[in-house]
Amino acid sequence: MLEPELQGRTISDVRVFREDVIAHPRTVRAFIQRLRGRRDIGILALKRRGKYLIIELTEGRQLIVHLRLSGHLALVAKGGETPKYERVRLGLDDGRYLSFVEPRALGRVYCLLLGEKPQSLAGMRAMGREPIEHGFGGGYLAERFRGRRSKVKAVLLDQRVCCGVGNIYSDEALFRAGIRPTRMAANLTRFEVNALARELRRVLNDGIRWCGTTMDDGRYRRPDGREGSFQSRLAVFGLEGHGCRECGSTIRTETVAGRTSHYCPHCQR
DNA sequence: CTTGTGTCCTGTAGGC
DNA sequence: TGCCTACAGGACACAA
Repeated sequence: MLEPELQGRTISDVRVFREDVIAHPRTVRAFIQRLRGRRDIGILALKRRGKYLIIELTEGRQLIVHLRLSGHLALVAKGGETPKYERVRLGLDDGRYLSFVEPRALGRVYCLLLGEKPQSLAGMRAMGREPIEHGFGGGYLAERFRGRRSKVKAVLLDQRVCCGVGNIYSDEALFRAGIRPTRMAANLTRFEVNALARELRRVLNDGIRWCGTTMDDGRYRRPDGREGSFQSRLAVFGLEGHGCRECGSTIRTETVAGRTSHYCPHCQR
């Protein structure tokens, strides 16, 4: 849990090692100024919206982090080893620092002033419902699927439909719901949509319970450096050529919406 | 409006 | 052994 570690701390130092991960404001100088004002900026709380992590700061400011595919946050002890691929560092008043580690440098960091709504975060404001929030269900999903002319996998990856679901969790939810990723979203029965809504919720809750997915080639880490453990509970993702754990059929892949999609040809129809 | 495609980035894996 | 290419992933700009 990162929040109890950060809550009540103030920011004593900001370093940017890679300029292009700062998405807002436009310059690194302005970004640092927002976090190192005349008075020390304090950390109030941590929140999440879809795939964005929101660090609530004093003076109504927000530090927003998107890890994209290979990023993670590391909380480094005083005198601890500097992480490889460190892009941004937030020094804390207790001598520790929060490090934004992102090997592929695709992740982004934003610092917003009170009430600011930059164009570069339009995607965040247009986000759909959270599958794990109260009120998300087959009714909502069916409404969002209506009139869509895309495959269900493509629609699930659209953050405006439901947020926080990426390639791994969409494949896993589709497997659990028994639906092939190539099915047209608008052609799913209400029974199937209900099952999909339920399994999206379950998969995300399981992902949270098992602290995320650290793949062999991936670098995702928890803030204390430990790996997630959901990868050992995956049913189809990354398992092309393996036997399905339910029926033994060989797991297949197919490119849908530009993404490799994994499915069991027997369990999913 | 919707939908599909290319781009960003870099470590890793696989081919020759 | 070493070079080269393809690939992975999420968001977004852009084209159709």
